[in-house]
Amino acid sequence: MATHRPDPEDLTARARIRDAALLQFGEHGFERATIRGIAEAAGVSSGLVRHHFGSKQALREACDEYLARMLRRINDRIRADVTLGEVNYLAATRASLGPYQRYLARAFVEGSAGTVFDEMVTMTEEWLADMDAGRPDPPEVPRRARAAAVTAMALGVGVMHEHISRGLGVELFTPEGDDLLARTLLDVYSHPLMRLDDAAKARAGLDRLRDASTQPQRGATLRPVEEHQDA
Amino acid sequence: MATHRPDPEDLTARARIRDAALLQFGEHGFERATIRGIAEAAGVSSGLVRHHFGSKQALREACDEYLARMLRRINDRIRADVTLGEVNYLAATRASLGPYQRYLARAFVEGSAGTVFDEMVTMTEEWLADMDAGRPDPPEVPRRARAAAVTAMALGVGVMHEHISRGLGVELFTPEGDDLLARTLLDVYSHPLMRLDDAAKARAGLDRLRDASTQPQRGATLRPVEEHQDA
DNA sequence: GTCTATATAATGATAGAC
DNA sequence: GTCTATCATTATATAGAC
Repeated sequence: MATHRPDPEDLTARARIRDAALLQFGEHGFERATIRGIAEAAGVSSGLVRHHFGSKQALREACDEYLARMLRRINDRIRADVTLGEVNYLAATRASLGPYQRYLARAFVEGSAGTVFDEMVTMTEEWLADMDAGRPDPPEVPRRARAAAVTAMALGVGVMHEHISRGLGVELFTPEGDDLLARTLLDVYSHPLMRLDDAAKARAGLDRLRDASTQPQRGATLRPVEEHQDA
Repeated sequence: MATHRPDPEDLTARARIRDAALLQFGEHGFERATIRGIAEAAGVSSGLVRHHFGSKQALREACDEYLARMLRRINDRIRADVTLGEVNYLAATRASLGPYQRYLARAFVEGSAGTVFDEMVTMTEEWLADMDAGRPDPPEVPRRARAAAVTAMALGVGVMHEHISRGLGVELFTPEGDDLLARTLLDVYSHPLMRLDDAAKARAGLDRLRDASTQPQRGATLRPVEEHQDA
């Protein structure tokens, strides 16, 4: 498996700019990152960025497309590789995305990079299909919907890495941090977070709520437990 | 349970500004939101914003603190209310946070509002303690770490609502969308995402990796499945 | 407490030379 | 393909009147 990633030096200027943009957008966010900063990081002038990509927004879209293509290739690879397939799609994907995780995290939050997200949902769907096979109760919710939720949940961990690091007591994106996180996720993934009967109880509550909302509604909706405070 | 939320009209200018900031930051993000826009939304001048909060950053911090206080009150309330406690902390919290969810989502991603996050982790921890009681295998990972991960996962759903909506086929933050999402989460929470033996297998792999990294390292780390492509 | 007006700095976009 | 120089916009921060 020849994983050959060329030196940054060997990339075309266009590729270097895209790469720098991925990193800068990831580090500072889209708004705060500047074209000048990206140009400097790529070792080119700001004018050249404009020449290649036209506008900041277009540059972002080029980044999205690049990652979408990359992820599709990764997924095909994982699908082909039987030894990986069963264990943990997400972990392998995360590792493959490498330094671009932060870009994706921010992109997802801002609602962009939809293609990448959907590609991940599809992979998760295949994963869930496998789990659904050995399930006693039939799911009452479409698999795609569950896959979307699970994907967002899995990504949430990377998105909020600062806070997770604090919770783990170890900095993420370091060997120790990644190891602890992996073990944590393994434990979390392999155990339910809620008892089946509690879920049923909650579902019954949801049913009552839905029925009530069909009636001549009397404000019987899920009220906040909150009370006002002045700052 | 007297949930009295005063009319926006009744709030002091300072409170109105904070409230508008919460909404604007949530809608457009911290960078893109402008002091002028916030001032306009609050029905005051931009100068008054400065007078009360000093700077944009300080305004953000005031928002964070406000939500932290609010959440602490909510949690105390939930802890006191037995009927809520068992079923679903997160759902109740989400409902209580109401229109500020989007602010929090963005804040978390940018690494701020740490106090709020930590407060949520503590609540999740109590929840996990309850679940751990009826567990066959002892957890090998500190509860706090698992609680942090679970919190991030739960929040991930709200953070990536645009993409989730696409996956569900229904727009979120609408009655139908919220209902479907709630049922989806109930299903996901009440079932493991991974088989215990698969988790054990993966953990064994992690062990090998960790042992290997103690040795005179020969690049035997978790390699990406990726290969270079030029854009 | 509240407003208007201004200073200052940064940025995205653009034009044109090499 | 690549760079330098400049424009136009916009937003924060500030000062000072009422």
